[in-house]
Amino acid sequence: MSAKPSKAPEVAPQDMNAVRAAKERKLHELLAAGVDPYPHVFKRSSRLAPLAEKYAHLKDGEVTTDEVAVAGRIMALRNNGMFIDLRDPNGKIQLFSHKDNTPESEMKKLETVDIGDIVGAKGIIRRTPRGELTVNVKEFTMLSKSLLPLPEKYHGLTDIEQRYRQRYLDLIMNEESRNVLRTRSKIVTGIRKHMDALGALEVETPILHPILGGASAKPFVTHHNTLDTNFYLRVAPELFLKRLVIGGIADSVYEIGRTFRNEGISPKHNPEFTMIEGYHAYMDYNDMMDHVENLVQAVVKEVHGGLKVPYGDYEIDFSGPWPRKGMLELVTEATKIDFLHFDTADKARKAADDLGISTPPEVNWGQIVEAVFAEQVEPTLIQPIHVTDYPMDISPLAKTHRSNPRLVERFETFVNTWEIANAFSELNDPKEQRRRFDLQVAAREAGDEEAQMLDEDYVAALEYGLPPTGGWGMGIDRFCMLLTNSSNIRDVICFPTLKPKK
RNA sequence: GACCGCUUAGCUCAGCCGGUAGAGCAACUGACUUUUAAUCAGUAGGUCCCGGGUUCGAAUCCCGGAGCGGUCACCA
Repeated sequence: MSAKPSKAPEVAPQDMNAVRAAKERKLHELLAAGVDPYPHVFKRSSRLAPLAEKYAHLKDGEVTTDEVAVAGRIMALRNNGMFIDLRDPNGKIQLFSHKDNTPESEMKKLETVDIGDIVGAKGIIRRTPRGELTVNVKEFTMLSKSLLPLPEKYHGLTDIEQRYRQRYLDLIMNEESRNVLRTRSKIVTGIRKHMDALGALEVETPILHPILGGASAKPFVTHHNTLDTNFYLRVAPELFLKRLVIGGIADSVYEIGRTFRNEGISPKHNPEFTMIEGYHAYMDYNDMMDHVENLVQAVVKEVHGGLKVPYGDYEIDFSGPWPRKGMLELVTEATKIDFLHFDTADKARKAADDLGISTPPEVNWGQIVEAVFAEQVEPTLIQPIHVTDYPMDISPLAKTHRSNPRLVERFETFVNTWEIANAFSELNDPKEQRRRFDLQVAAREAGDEEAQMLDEDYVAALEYGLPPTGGWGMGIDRFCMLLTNSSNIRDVICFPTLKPKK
Protein backbone atom coordinates (compact mmCIF):
# COMPACT_ATOMS: atom_id res chain seq x y z
CA MET A 1 0.00 0.00 0.00
CA SER A 2 1.12 3.57 -0.51
CA ALA A 3 2.40 4.52 2.91
CA LYS A 4 1.52 8.12 3.18
CA PRO A 5 1.36 9.70 6.62
CA SER A 6 -2.25 10.37 7.28
CA LYS A 7 -3.43 12.65 10.01
CA ALA A 8 -7.09 11.87 9.57
CA PRO A 9 -8.25 8.37 10.47
CA GLU A 10 -10.41 6.57 7.94
CA VAL A 11 -13.29 6.10 10.33
CA ALA A 12 -15.83 8.83 10.62
CA PRO A 13 -15.03 10.84 13.74
CA GLN A 14 -18.56 10.67 15.08
CA ASP A 15 -18.19 6.88 15.29
CA MET A 16 -15.25 7.10 17.63
CA ASN A 17 -14.44 8.50 20.93
CA ALA A 18 -11.25 10.42 21.42
CA VAL A 19 -9.43 7.44 22.86
CA ARG A 20 -10.07 5.33 19.82
CA ALA A 21 -9.18 8.20 17.52
CA ALA A 22 -5.74 8.44 19.11
CA LYS A 23 -5.20 4.74 18.60
CA GLU A 24 -6.32 4.94 14.97
CA ARG A 25 -3.84 7.76 14.49
CA LYS A 26 -1.02 5.62 15.86
CA LEU A 27 -2.07 2.74 13.65
CA HIS A 28 -1.76 5.04 10.66
CA GLU A 29 1.63 6.20 11.81
CA LEU A 30 2.78 2.59 11.90
CA LEU A 31 1.42 1.92 8.43
CA ALA A 32 2.99 5.12 7.16
CA ALA A 33 6.35 3.99 8.52
CA GLY A 34 5.96 0.67 6.68
CA VAL A 35 5.40 -1.30 9.86
CA ASP A 36 2.92 -4.18 9.82
CA PRO A 37 0.80 -3.65 12.94
CA TYR A 38 -0.42 -7.26 12.71
CA PRO A 39 2.59 -9.44 11.83
CA HIS A 40 2.22 -13.18 11.43
CA VAL A 41 4.52 -14.60 14.06
CA PHE A 42 6.92 -13.79 16.86
CA LYS A 43 9.48 -16.21 18.25
CA ARG A 44 9.59 -16.04 22.02
CA SER A 45 12.60 -17.36 23.87
CA SER A 46 10.39 -18.01 26.87
CA ARG A 47 6.97 -17.43 28.30
CA LEU A 48 6.80 -15.08 31.24
CA ALA A 49 6.08 -17.42 34.14
CA PRO A 50 9.14 -19.64 33.47
CA LEU A 51 11.30 -16.52 33.30
CA ALA A 52 10.12 -15.43 36.73
CA GLU A 53 11.05 -18.87 38.03
CA LYS A 54 14.38 -19.05 36.27
CA TYR A 55 15.47 -15.66 37.57
CA ALA A 56 13.92 -15.86 41.00
CA HIS A 57 17.43 -15.88 42.43
CA LEU A 58 18.34 -12.48 40.92
CA LYS A 59 18.98 -9.97 43.66
CA ASP A 60 17.57 -6.48 43.57
CA GLY A 61 19.67 -4.44 41.20
CA GLU A 62 21.36 -7.48 39.68
CA VAL A 63 21.92 -7.39 35.90
CA THR A 64 22.51 -10.41 33.64
CA THR A 65 23.87 -10.70 30.12
CA ASP A 66 21.09 -13.12 29.15
CA GLU A 67 19.12 -12.01 26.13
CA VAL A 68 15.43 -12.94 26.01
CA ALA A 69 12.56 -12.43 23.60
CA VAL A 70 9.19 -11.99 25.33
CA ALA A 71 5.68 -11.12 24.26
CA GLY A 72 2.38 -10.23 25.83
CA ARG A 73 -0.23 -7.56 26.37
CA ILE A 74 0.69 -4.17 27.74
CA MET A 75 -1.23 -3.66 30.96
CA ALA A 76 0.37 -0.45 32.17
CA LEU A 77 2.71 2.30 31.03
CA ARG A 78 4.62 4.39 33.55
CA ASN A 79 6.95 7.34 33.10
CA ASN A 80 5.81 7.90 29.51
CA GLY A 81 6.47 4.33 28.56
CA MET A 82 9.86 3.98 30.23
CA PHE A 83 8.27 1.20 32.26
CA ILE A 84 5.81 -1.19 30.67
CA ASP A 85 3.95 -3.97 32.45
CA LEU A 86 3.72 -6.88 30.04
CA ARG A 87 1.47 -9.84 30.77
CA ASP A 88 0.86 -13.23 29.21
CA PRO A 89 -1.60 -15.89 30.38
CA ASN A 90 0.58 -17.12 33.21
CA GLY A 91 3.05 -14.42 34.07
CA LYS A 92 4.20 -10.86 33.81
CA ILE A 93 7.39 -8.93 33.33
CA GLN A 94 8.46 -5.31 33.16
CA LEU A 95 9.96 -3.74 30.05
CA PHE A 96 12.40 -0.90 30.51
CA SER A 97 13.25 1.52 27.73
CA HIS A 98 15.77 4.25 28.34
CA LYS A 99 17.83 6.22 25.88
CA ASP A 100 20.98 5.00 27.63
CA ASN A 101 20.42 1.40 26.55
CA THR A 102 17.55 1.37 24.05
CA PRO A 103 18.31 2.36 20.44
CA GLU A 104 16.72 5.59 19.29
CA SER A 105 14.70 3.73 16.64
CA GLU A 106 13.08 1.64 19.38
CA MET A 107 12.53 4.64 21.65
CA LYS A 108 10.63 6.19 18.76
CA LYS A 109 8.31 3.17 18.59
CA LEU A 110 7.11 3.93 22.10
CA GLU A 111 5.15 6.81 20.63
CA THR A 112 2.85 4.39 18.82
CA VAL A 113 2.42 2.00 21.74
CA ASP A 114 -0.67 1.96 23.95
CA ILE A 115 -1.99 0.10 26.92
CA GLY A 116 -3.75 -2.95 25.53
CA ASP A 117 -1.38 -3.56 22.59
CA ILE A 118 0.24 -6.93 22.14
CA VAL A 119 3.98 -6.42 21.71
CA GLY A 120 7.18 -8.39 21.59
CA ALA A 121 10.48 -7.23 23.06
CA LYS A 122 14.08 -8.40 23.01
CA GLY A 123 16.79 -7.44 25.44
CA ILE A 124 18.78 -8.48 28.46
CA ILE A 125 17.12 -9.46 31.68
CA ARG A 126 17.76 -7.88 35.08
CA ARG A 127 16.09 -7.14 38.36
CA THR A 128 15.57 -3.48 39.16
CA PRO A 129 16.73 -2.06 42.48
CA ARG A 130 13.07 -2.07 43.50
CA GLY A 131 12.84 -5.78 42.83
CA GLU A 132 10.98 -5.98 39.51
CA LEU A 133 12.14 -8.55 36.94
CA THR A 134 12.75 -6.46 33.85
CA VAL A 135 13.84 -6.65 30.24
CA ASN A 136 16.03 -3.79 29.06
CA VAL A 137 14.55 -3.27 25.63
CA LYS A 138 16.86 -3.48 22.62
CA GLU A 139 14.11 -4.19 20.12
CA PHE A 140 10.36 -3.63 20.10
CA THR A 141 7.86 -5.36 17.83
CA MET A 142 4.23 -4.41 17.54
CA LEU A 143 2.34 -7.71 17.35
CA SER A 144 -1.26 -6.50 17.47
CA LYS A 145 -2.31 -2.89 17.65
CA SER A 146 -5.38 -2.41 19.86
CA LEU A 147 -8.01 0.08 18.82
CA LEU A 148 -10.21 0.14 21.90
CA PRO A 149 -9.22 1.23 25.39
CA LEU A 150 -9.03 -1.24 28.23
CA PRO A 151 -11.22 -0.72 31.29
CA GLU A 152 -9.91 1.26 34.19
CA LYS A 153 -6.74 -0.37 35.50
CA TYR A 154 -7.43 -0.34 39.20
CA HIS A 155 -11.05 -1.43 39.46
CA GLY A 156 -11.08 -3.48 36.28
CA LEU A 157 -14.39 -4.37 34.69
CA THR A 158 -17.07 -4.70 37.35
CA ASP A 159 -20.30 -4.30 35.43
CA ILE A 160 -21.69 -7.81 35.67
CA GLU A 161 -23.62 -7.69 32.43
CA GLN A 162 -20.65 -6.43 30.45
CA ARG A 163 -18.40 -9.03 32.04
CA TYR A 164 -20.57 -11.80 30.58
CA ARG A 165 -21.32 -10.11 27.28
CA GLN A 166 -17.69 -9.25 26.64
CA ARG A 167 -16.03 -12.11 28.43
CA TYR A 168 -12.73 -11.39 26.67
CA LEU A 169 -12.57 -8.02 28.42
CA ASP A 170 -13.45 -9.61 31.74
CA LEU A 171 -10.66 -12.13 31.22
CA ILE A 172 -8.12 -9.46 30.29
CA MET A 173 -8.94 -7.46 33.38
CA ASN A 174 -9.91 -9.94 36.08
CA GLU A 175 -7.49 -12.55 37.32
CA GLU A 176 -10.28 -14.15 39.31
CA SER A 177 -12.34 -14.78 36.17
CA ARG A 178 -9.35 -16.35 34.47
CA ASN A 179 -8.75 -18.59 37.44
CA VAL A 180 -12.34 -19.76 37.78
CA LEU A 181 -12.52 -20.79 34.14
CA ARG A 182 -9.12 -22.44 34.31
CA THR A 183 -10.28 -24.38 37.33
CA ARG A 184 -13.29 -25.53 35.37
CA SER A 185 -11.00 -26.88 32.70
CA LYS A 186 -8.94 -28.64 35.35
CA ILE A 187 -12.09 -30.20 36.83
CA VAL A 188 -13.23 -31.56 33.47
CA THR A 189 -9.77 -32.91 32.77
CA GLY A 190 -9.69 -34.48 36.22
CA ILE A 191 -13.03 -36.18 35.71
CA ARG A 192 -11.96 -37.52 32.35
CA LYS A 193 -8.69 -38.80 33.78
CA HIS A 194 -10.52 -40.63 36.56
CA MET A 195 -12.99 -42.19 34.14
CA ASP A 196 -10.28 -43.25 31.71
CA ALA A 197 -8.29 -44.81 34.56
CA LEU A 198 -11.32 -47.00 35.25
CA GLY A 199 -11.20 -48.18 31.68
CA ALA A 200 -14.40 -46.40 30.74
CA LEU A 201 -14.86 -45.53 27.08
CA GLU A 202 -15.62 -41.92 26.27
CA VAL A 203 -18.28 -41.67 23.59
CA GLU A 204 -20.37 -39.06 21.84
CA THR A 205 -24.07 -39.47 21.26
CA PRO A 206 -26.54 -37.27 19.37
CA ILE A 207 -27.60 -33.87 20.56
CA LEU A 208 -30.38 -33.77 17.97
CA HIS A 209 -33.03 -36.13 19.32
CA PRO A 210 -36.12 -37.14 17.37
CA ILE A 211 -37.74 -38.34 20.59
CA LEU A 212 -37.32 -36.67 23.93
CA GLY A 213 -35.94 -38.90 26.63
CA GLY A 214 -33.70 -39.52 29.58
CA ALA A 215 -34.97 -36.77 31.82
CA SER A 216 -38.09 -34.86 32.72
CA ALA A 217 -37.56 -31.42 31.27
CA LYS A 218 -38.84 -28.95 28.72
CA PRO A 219 -36.88 -29.10 25.48
CA PHE A 220 -35.66 -26.77 22.78
CA VAL A 221 -36.99 -27.62 19.34
CA THR A 222 -35.08 -27.10 16.14
CA HIS A 223 -35.60 -27.99 12.51
CA HIS A 224 -33.57 -29.84 9.92
CA ASN A 225 -34.24 -28.43 6.47
CA THR A 226 -33.54 -31.26 4.03
CA LEU A 227 -35.06 -33.90 6.29
CA ASP A 228 -37.88 -31.43 6.95
CA THR A 229 -38.05 -32.75 10.48
CA ASN A 230 -38.10 -31.19 13.90
CA PHE A 231 -35.56 -32.34 16.45
CA TYR A 232 -35.28 -31.76 20.13
CA LEU A 233 -31.99 -30.65 21.61
CA ARG A 234 -31.25 -33.40 24.08
CA VAL A 235 -32.26 -33.01 27.72
CA ALA A 236 -30.04 -35.98 28.62
CA PRO A 237 -27.81 -38.47 26.78
CA GLU A 238 -29.08 -41.38 28.88
CA LEU A 239 -31.01 -43.52 26.43
CA PHE A 240 -28.29 -43.43 23.77
CA LEU A 241 -25.58 -44.32 26.26
CA LYS A 242 -27.52 -47.35 27.44
CA ARG A 243 -27.98 -48.42 23.81
CA LEU A 244 -24.20 -48.48 23.60
CA VAL A 245 -23.96 -50.70 26.67
CA ILE A 246 -26.54 -53.00 25.07
CA GLY A 247 -24.34 -53.05 21.98
CA GLY A 248 -21.42 -54.11 24.14
CA ILE A 249 -19.05 -51.46 22.88
CA ALA A 250 -17.60 -51.43 26.39
CA ASP A 251 -18.58 -52.43 29.90
CA SER A 252 -18.32 -48.78 30.92
CA VAL A 253 -19.16 -45.79 28.76
CA TYR A 254 -19.38 -42.14 29.56
CA GLU A 255 -20.07 -38.87 27.84
CA ILE A 256 -19.24 -35.34 28.85
CA GLY A 257 -21.38 -32.98 26.89
CA ARG A 258 -23.73 -30.13 26.49
CA THR A 259 -27.34 -30.61 27.43
CA PHE A 260 -30.22 -28.22 26.88
CA ARG A 261 -33.30 -27.42 28.91
CA ASN A 262 -35.79 -24.81 27.91
CA GLU A 263 -36.56 -23.57 31.37
CA GLY A 264 -35.91 -20.59 33.56
CA ILE A 265 -32.55 -18.89 33.84
CA SER A 266 -31.27 -18.32 37.34
CA PRO A 267 -28.02 -18.15 39.28
CA LYS A 268 -28.11 -21.95 39.25
CA HIS A 269 -29.55 -22.59 35.76
CA ASN A 270 -28.18 -21.90 32.32
CA PRO A 271 -30.24 -23.14 29.34
CA GLU A 272 -27.25 -25.07 28.04
CA PHE A 273 -25.13 -26.83 30.60
CA THR A 274 -22.60 -29.60 30.74
CA MET A 275 -23.29 -33.04 32.13
CA ILE A 276 -21.37 -36.20 32.53
CA GLU A 277 -23.23 -39.46 32.43
CA GLY A 278 -21.62 -42.85 32.91
CA TYR A 279 -22.99 -46.41 32.62
CA HIS A 280 -21.27 -49.44 34.08
CA ALA A 281 -22.38 -52.96 33.24
CA TYR A 282 -22.80 -55.55 36.01
CA MET A 283 -23.04 -52.88 38.68
CA ASP A 284 -25.89 -51.46 40.73
CA TYR A 285 -26.60 -48.20 42.48
CA ASN A 286 -24.57 -49.18 45.53
CA ASP A 287 -21.54 -49.44 43.29
CA MET A 288 -22.46 -46.06 41.81
CA MET A 289 -22.40 -44.48 45.27
CA ASP A 290 -18.85 -45.70 45.73
CA HIS A 291 -18.01 -44.52 42.25
CA VAL A 292 -19.45 -41.02 42.58
CA GLU A 293 -17.80 -40.59 45.94
CA ASN A 294 -14.41 -41.71 44.67
CA LEU A 295 -14.58 -39.58 41.59
CA VAL A 296 -15.67 -36.44 43.39
CA GLN A 297 -13.00 -36.91 46.03
CA ALA A 298 -10.31 -37.50 43.44
CA VAL A 299 -11.22 -34.34 41.56
CA VAL A 300 -11.61 -32.21 44.69
CA LYS A 301 -8.21 -33.36 45.88
CA GLU A 302 -6.64 -32.61 42.54
CA VAL A 303 -8.12 -29.12 42.34
CA HIS A 304 -7.89 -28.12 45.99
CA GLY A 305 -5.12 -30.26 47.39
CA GLY A 306 -7.41 -31.42 50.18
CA LEU A 307 -10.98 -32.47 50.81
CA LYS A 308 -12.19 -29.38 52.67
CA VAL A 309 -13.56 -26.71 50.40
CA PRO A 310 -14.90 -23.30 51.40
CA TYR A 311 -18.23 -22.32 49.91
CA GLY A 312 -20.04 -19.19 50.99
CA ASP A 313 -20.53 -19.37 54.74
CA TYR A 314 -19.75 -23.07 54.90
CA GLU A 315 -16.82 -25.36 54.66
CA ILE A 316 -17.72 -28.45 52.69
CA ASP A 317 -15.91 -31.54 53.87
CA PHE A 318 -15.73 -34.13 51.11
CA SER A 319 -14.00 -36.76 53.23
CA GLY A 320 -15.91 -40.01 53.29
CA PRO A 321 -17.64 -42.12 53.78
CA TRP A 322 -20.64 -39.95 53.01
CA PRO A 323 -23.86 -40.92 54.77
CA ARG A 324 -26.38 -42.95 52.77
CA LYS A 325 -29.95 -42.36 53.85
CA GLY A 326 -33.33 -43.20 52.41
CA MET A 327 -35.36 -40.33 51.04
CA LEU A 328 -38.47 -41.44 52.93
CA GLU A 329 -36.45 -41.87 56.08
CA LEU A 330 -35.10 -38.32 55.79
CA VAL A 331 -38.61 -37.00 55.21
CA THR A 332 -39.81 -38.86 58.30
CA GLU A 333 -36.95 -37.44 60.37
CA ALA A 334 -37.82 -33.93 59.28
CA THR A 335 -41.62 -34.14 59.50
CA LYS A 336 -42.34 -37.02 61.89
CA ILE A 337 -44.56 -38.37 59.13
CA ASP A 338 -43.96 -41.67 57.41
CA PHE A 339 -45.27 -41.19 53.88
CA LEU A 340 -44.87 -44.90 53.21
CA HIS A 341 -47.95 -45.35 55.37
CA PHE A 342 -50.07 -43.50 52.83
CA ASP A 343 -51.18 -45.87 50.13
CA THR A 344 -52.82 -43.18 47.99
CA ALA A 345 -51.84 -39.78 46.66
CA ASP A 346 -54.84 -38.24 48.38
CA LYS A 347 -53.72 -39.32 51.85
CA ALA A 348 -50.21 -38.09 51.15
CA ARG A 349 -51.54 -34.80 49.80
CA LYS A 350 -53.54 -34.22 52.95
CA ALA A 351 -50.44 -34.78 55.11
CA ALA A 352 -48.39 -32.46 52.90
CA ASP A 353 -51.13 -29.84 53.11
CA ASP A 354 -50.92 -30.02 56.89
CA LEU A 355 -47.21 -29.18 56.54
CA GLY A 356 -48.12 -26.16 54.44
CA ILE A 357 -47.03 -27.81 51.21
CA SER A 358 -49.85 -27.74 48.73
CA THR A 359 -49.80 -29.86 45.59
CA PRO A 360 -52.18 -29.91 42.64
CA PRO A 361 -54.71 -32.77 42.47
CA GLU A 362 -53.17 -34.47 39.42
CA VAL A 363 -49.79 -35.18 41.01
CA ASN A 364 -49.01 -38.67 42.26
CA TRP A 365 -47.73 -40.02 45.56
CA GLY A 366 -44.09 -39.81 44.53
CA GLN A 367 -44.36 -36.23 43.41
CA ILE A 368 -45.87 -35.30 46.75
CA VAL A 369 -43.07 -37.00 48.64
CA GLU A 370 -40.59 -35.23 46.38
CA ALA A 371 -42.24 -31.88 47.14
CA VAL A 372 -42.06 -32.47 50.89
CA PHE A 373 -38.46 -33.60 50.60
CA ALA A 374 -37.54 -30.51 48.59
CA GLU A 375 -39.22 -28.26 51.11
CA GLN A 376 -38.24 -29.88 54.41
CA VAL A 377 -35.06 -31.83 53.81
CA GLU A 378 -33.05 -30.38 50.92
CA PRO A 379 -32.24 -27.05 52.59
CA THR A 380 -30.52 -28.95 55.41
CA LEU A 381 -28.21 -31.04 53.22
CA ILE A 382 -24.97 -29.08 53.36
CA GLN A 383 -22.32 -31.78 53.73
CA PRO A 384 -22.13 -34.54 51.12
CA ILE A 385 -24.83 -37.20 51.44
CA HIS A 386 -26.30 -39.88 49.20
CA VAL A 387 -30.09 -39.74 49.40
CA THR A 388 -31.36 -43.15 48.38
CA ASP A 389 -34.49 -45.00 47.30
CA TYR A 390 -36.74 -42.62 45.45
CA PRO A 391 -40.41 -43.09 44.64
CA MET A 392 -40.94 -45.04 41.46
CA ASP A 393 -43.47 -42.43 40.31
CA ILE A 394 -40.73 -39.89 39.67
CA SER A 395 -38.11 -42.28 38.30
CA PRO A 396 -39.31 -43.93 35.09
CA LEU A 397 -35.88 -45.24 34.06
CA ALA A 398 -34.72 -46.67 37.38
CA LYS A 399 -34.98 -50.29 38.42
CA THR A 400 -37.62 -51.26 40.94
CA HIS A 401 -36.23 -51.49 44.46
CA ARG A 402 -35.32 -55.03 45.44
CA SER A 403 -37.18 -54.71 48.75
CA ASN A 404 -40.00 -52.21 48.14
CA PRO A 405 -42.00 -52.11 44.89
CA ARG A 406 -43.08 -48.48 45.42
CA LEU A 407 -39.49 -47.35 45.35
CA VAL A 408 -36.63 -47.55 42.89
CA GLU A 409 -32.93 -48.08 43.34
CA ARG A 410 -31.95 -44.51 42.80
CA PHE A 411 -29.90 -42.01 44.72
CA GLU A 412 -29.03 -38.38 44.44
CA THR A 413 -25.92 -36.93 46.00
CA PHE A 414 -26.46 -33.60 47.71
CA VAL A 415 -23.87 -31.04 48.63
CA ASN A 416 -24.57 -27.50 49.79
CA THR A 417 -28.33 -28.25 49.37
CA TRP A 418 -27.76 -28.91 45.66
CA GLU A 419 -28.25 -32.18 43.88
CA ILE A 420 -24.87 -32.76 42.29
CA ALA A 421 -25.32 -36.34 41.14
CA ASN A 422 -28.25 -38.57 40.18
CA ALA A 423 -27.84 -42.28 39.73
CA PHE A 424 -29.64 -45.57 39.65
CA SER A 425 -29.66 -49.24 39.03
CA GLU A 426 -30.83 -49.00 35.44
CA LEU A 427 -34.19 -50.47 34.59
CA ASN A 428 -33.40 -53.29 32.16
CA ASP A 429 -36.70 -55.18 32.17
CA PRO A 430 -38.26 -54.20 28.82
CA LYS A 431 -41.83 -54.98 29.85
CA GLU A 432 -41.52 -52.94 33.01
CA GLN A 433 -39.89 -50.16 31.02
CA ARG A 434 -42.81 -50.12 28.62
CA ARG A 435 -45.23 -49.96 31.52
CA ARG A 436 -43.32 -46.99 32.96
CA PHE A 437 -43.31 -45.23 29.60
CA ASP A 438 -47.04 -45.76 29.34
CA LEU A 439 -47.49 -44.03 32.70
CA GLN A 440 -45.36 -41.13 31.46
CA VAL A 441 -47.33 -40.84 28.26
CA ALA A 442 -50.54 -40.75 30.28
CA ALA A 443 -49.11 -37.99 32.46
CA ARG A 444 -48.05 -36.08 29.36
CA GLU A 445 -51.53 -36.40 27.90
CA ALA A 446 -52.87 -35.14 31.21
CA GLY A 447 -50.82 -31.99 30.73
CA ASP A 448 -47.46 -32.74 32.31
CA GLU A 449 -45.12 -31.07 29.80
CA GLU A 450 -42.10 -32.64 31.41
CA ALA A 451 -43.29 -36.22 31.33
CA GLN A 452 -41.21 -38.45 29.12
CA MET A 453 -42.09 -39.82 25.71
CA LEU A 454 -42.38 -43.43 24.64
CA ASP A 455 -39.21 -44.40 22.81
CA GLU A 456 -40.11 -47.60 20.94
CA ASP A 457 -36.60 -48.16 19.70
CA TYR A 458 -35.22 -47.87 23.21
CA VAL A 459 -37.68 -50.50 24.43
CA ALA A 460 -36.68 -52.70 21.48
CA ALA A 461 -33.03 -52.25 22.44
CA LEU A 462 -33.87 -53.39 25.98
CA GLU A 463 -35.61 -56.41 24.49
CA TYR A 464 -32.25 -57.51 23.11
CA GLY A 465 -30.94 -57.37 26.68
CA LEU A 466 -29.21 -54.71 28.76
CA PRO A 467 -26.95 -56.26 31.40
CA PRO A 468 -27.57 -55.19 34.97
CA THR A 469 -26.11 -51.70 34.83
CA GLY A 470 -25.41 -48.86 37.18
CA GLY A 471 -25.69 -45.36 35.75
CA TRP A 472 -24.97 -41.93 37.09
CA GLY A 473 -24.96 -38.33 36.00
CA MET A 474 -23.50 -35.15 37.32
CA GLY A 475 -23.97 -31.49 36.47
CA ILE A 476 -20.49 -30.22 35.79
CA ASP A 477 -21.39 -26.55 36.07
CA ARG A 478 -22.68 -26.79 39.61
CA PHE A 479 -19.78 -28.92 40.63
CA CYS A 480 -17.51 -26.19 39.29
CA MET A 481 -19.46 -23.59 41.26
CA LEU A 482 -18.82 -25.57 44.43
CA LEU A 483 -15.12 -25.93 43.79
CA THR A 484 -14.60 -22.29 42.80
CA ASN A 485 -16.82 -20.75 45.46
CA SER A 486 -18.93 -19.17 42.73
CA SER A 487 -22.44 -18.02 43.59
CA ASN A 488 -23.60 -17.71 39.97
CA ILE A 489 -23.47 -20.47 37.37
CA ARG A 490 -22.51 -17.86 34.80
CA ASP A 491 -19.19 -17.39 36.51
CA VAL A 492 -18.18 -20.94 35.57
CA ILE A 493 -19.45 -20.74 31.97
CA CYS A 494 -17.24 -18.94 29.47
CA PHE A 495 -20.13 -17.50 27.52
CA PRO A 496 -23.37 -17.79 29.47
CA THR A 497 -26.71 -17.41 27.74
CA LEU A 498 -27.87 -13.79 27.70
CA LYS A 499 -30.73 -12.07 26.03
CA PRO A 500 -29.39 -10.42 22.86
CA LYS A 501 -29.18 -6.72 23.30
CA LYS A 502 -31.48 -4.40 21.27
C1' G B 1 -43.11 -15.68 35.30
C1' A B 2 -43.81 -12.24 40.06
C1' C B 3 -41.64 -8.63 43.31
C1' C B 4 -37.53 -5.33 44.53
C1' G B 5 -33.20 -2.72 42.85
C1' C B 6 -29.64 -0.77 39.23
C1' U B 7 -28.59 1.85 34.32
C1' U B 8 -24.65 9.19 34.21
C1' A B 9 -17.76 10.04 29.76
C1' G B 10 -14.20 4.10 26.92
C1' C B 11 -13.84 2.16 32.41
C1' U B 12 -14.78 3.04 38.01
C1' C B 13 -18.07 6.23 40.28
C1' A B 14 -20.27 11.28 42.49
C1' G B 15 -24.42 14.34 41.35
C1' C B 16 -28.46 16.95 47.90
C1' C B 17 -35.11 19.60 48.22
C1' G B 18 -36.21 19.83 40.29
C1' G B 19 -32.36 25.09 38.39
C1' U B 20 -29.54 22.75 32.86
C1' A B 21 -22.97 17.63 33.97
C1' G B 22 -18.56 16.31 37.88
C1' A B 23 -14.02 13.39 39.73
C1' G B 24 -10.29 9.45 39.16
C1' C B 25 -8.28 6.12 35.45
C1' A B 26 -7.73 5.87 30.10
C1' A B 27 -6.71 9.73 25.85
C1' C B 28 -4.32 14.36 24.14
C1' U B 29 -0.42 18.67 24.99
C1' G B 30 3.67 19.73 27.97
C1' A B 31 7.10 18.95 32.31
C1' C B 32 9.85 15.26 34.93
C1' U B 33 12.64 10.61 34.63
C1' U B 34 14.44 3.87 38.02
C1' U B 35 8.63 3.63 38.12
C1' U B 36 4.92 -0.04 40.74
C1' A B 37 -2.73 2.65 40.66
C1' A B 38 4.39 6.92 39.04
C1' U B 39 4.06 12.34 39.76
C1' C B 40 2.90 17.66 38.25
C1' A B 41 0.32 21.44 34.98
C1' G B 42 -3.20 21.92 31.20
C1' U B 43 -6.85 20.18 27.16
C1' A B 44 -10.64 17.39 25.19
C1' G B 45 -14.43 13.87 25.96
C1' G B 46 -21.93 13.11 27.48
C1' U B 47 -28.50 10.20 23.32
C1' C B 48 -27.54 11.11 31.92
C1' C B 49 -30.71 3.22 28.95
C1' C B 50 -35.26 4.21 25.49
C1' G B 51 -40.28 6.57 24.87
C1' G B 52 -44.03 9.54 26.87
C1' G B 53 -45.88 12.92 30.84
C1' U B 54 -45.81 16.85 34.88
C1' U B 55 -43.21 21.59 35.18
C1' C B 56 -41.14 28.10 33.41
C1' G B 57 -37.31 24.32 33.90
C1' A B 58 -36.17 16.98 34.54
C1' A B 59 -30.06 12.99 35.17
C1' U B 60 -33.44 14.10 39.41
C1' C B 61 -40.64 13.56 39.93
C1' C B 62 -44.71 10.30 37.39
C1' C B 63 -46.21 6.45 33.60
C1' G B 64 -44.69 2.79 29.95
C1' G B 65 -40.69 -0.16 27.84
C1' A B 66 -35.60 -2.53 27.56
C1' G B 67 -31.25 -4.83 29.58
C1' C B 68 -29.00 -6.56 33.91
C1' G B 69 -28.82 -8.01 39.13
C1' G B 70 -31.15 -9.99 43.70
C1' U B 71 -35.22 -12.77 45.92
C1' C B 72 -39.19 -16.14 45.08
C1' A B 73 -41.52 -19.94 41.78
C1' C B 74 -39.77 -24.31 38.32
C1' C B 75 -35.73 -27.06 37.11
C1' A B 76 -29.85 -29.73 37.25
